[in-house]
Amino acid sequence: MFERELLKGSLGLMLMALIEQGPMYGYLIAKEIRSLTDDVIDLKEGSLYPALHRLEKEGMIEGFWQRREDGVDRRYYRITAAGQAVLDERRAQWSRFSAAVSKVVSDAPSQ
Amino acid sequence: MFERELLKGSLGLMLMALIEQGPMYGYLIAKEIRSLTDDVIDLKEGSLYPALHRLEKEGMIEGFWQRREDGVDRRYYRITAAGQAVLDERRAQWSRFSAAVSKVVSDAPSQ
DNA sequence: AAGGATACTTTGTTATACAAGGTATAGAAT
DNA sequence: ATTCTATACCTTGTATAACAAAGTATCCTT
Repeated sequence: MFERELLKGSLGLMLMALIEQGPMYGYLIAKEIRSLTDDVIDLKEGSLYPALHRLEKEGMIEGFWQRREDGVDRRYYRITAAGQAVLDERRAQWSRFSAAVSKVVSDAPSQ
Repeated sequence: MFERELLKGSLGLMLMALIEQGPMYGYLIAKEIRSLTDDVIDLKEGSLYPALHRLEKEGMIEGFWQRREDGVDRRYYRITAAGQAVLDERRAQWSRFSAAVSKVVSDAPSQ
């Protein structure tokens, strides 16, 4: 699967970009990404939760448990100051990178 | 390094897109990519040659040796029919994928 | 009673970019 | 003469990260 490899390197960026907009929890993030991308990106749990733990361990986001009325616990995440700085950087990097790939790949051989 | 992970999944696509334009050899491909992307993507030999071998083994490209006047051998690659079909597919996939990431990442929270 | 949605977790597998080493030639600079 | 840079290819070992697959638990619908 090519998509699997394409995702590498951009998943953390997407998670941080969503969390930047306000506290979110994993399951909702996955639904948001599916919805925003019309199912082009369908994040699996085995990718999502380890990625969130990774970002938390790196200090990019911080998590906190919140209990719903029915007693179910959700782990919400918000972005940290350090995470915000890295996010800005990575966002710019993604722009450069995707533009670069598109240029190499684009169908304009001669001229 | 984030770039390392970003590259995963799009390197094969870039190589095939360049080879599509006419027979090319590894060293030239690396120079082309650096030049086209203003050094944003600087392909390492340890990535380049294994990737070419992989594509050849998969039947996407085929290589042939060509000797220069000075006796130096170069391995040129051209795209195969199967490779062309996969390239078209991957090119479309890259468009979908990069647009999807950009949408999730883009700085338009509300509205 | 069974199935699906919600919500989080973990273990093991796989793919691949790259660091670092190697071989070899040619021309320019010191 | 020797060193350095560019050209041109190759290989081994390592690290990373997405994912499959399994698990736990609750709630609601059929």
